[in-house]
Amino acid sequence: MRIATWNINSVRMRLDLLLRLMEEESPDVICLQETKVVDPDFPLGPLAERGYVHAHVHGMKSYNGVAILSRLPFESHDVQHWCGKQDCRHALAHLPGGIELHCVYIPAGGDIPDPAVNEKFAHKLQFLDEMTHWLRTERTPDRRMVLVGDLNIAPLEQDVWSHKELLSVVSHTPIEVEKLSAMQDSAGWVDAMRRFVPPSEKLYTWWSYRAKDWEASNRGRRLDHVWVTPPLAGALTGVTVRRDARGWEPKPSDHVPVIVDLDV
DNA sequence: ATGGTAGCGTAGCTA
Repeated sequence: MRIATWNINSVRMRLDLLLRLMEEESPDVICLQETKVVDPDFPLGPLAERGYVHAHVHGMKSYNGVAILSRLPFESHDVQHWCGKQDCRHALAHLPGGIELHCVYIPAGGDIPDPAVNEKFAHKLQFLDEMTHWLRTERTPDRRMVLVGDLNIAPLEQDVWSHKELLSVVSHTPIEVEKLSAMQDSAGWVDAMRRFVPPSEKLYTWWSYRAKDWEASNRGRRLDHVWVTPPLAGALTGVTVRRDARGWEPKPSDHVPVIVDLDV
């Protein structure tokens, strides 16, 4: 089973690039974040034409939005809400083989890494706490689960272009890394990407739009993740980061697709 | 020293 995850930054703006990803990688399931569209306007037709006839879309006007597109049928699907908001950041689906798939978009958290003065950062930390508590109480590590998405945190030193310079930059602060680690512990999650790329090696999934030349400066961060629970860890056969997609014409997303293969 | 780009939707928010 091949699962892709991508923060597409508007599914309507980048429909052609989504079709390209489908053609080139042929994933069974695609999880999207930042679809930025209400459900009735989601472009389901062209996706169904390519075999992705099962779609679980969960979007809102202008912001956020997640979707699970699949060639495989869902046994069921659902959404989760966090921090008392209905802001379309978490969808899940039950895939064949008893696999529960979570598609997650964690809040970016604004610019100032202080919850006392920045309510967006406070929201991010609370989101992490609530989701961690839910996973710990409602799920157990013996379940077959996959969690993917834009978690907006780069936890390891080699997940950012400069560990030192980013220690006080939202996405790589110690408090965020600590809370992401607690979430990872909540259901025994395994970091699938780092099963195939050693932690000593740089690995990024996002490069800012604001760089003059993203490729030359290469100031990236690993904000997008693939986690699996222990029963699926042995089934992992590979992970692909489509770095080249950062340069896709005519208009790339600032995130690139991550693809995981499972022998199930 | 603090701007730089992108999307939505048509001003300003969010990333």
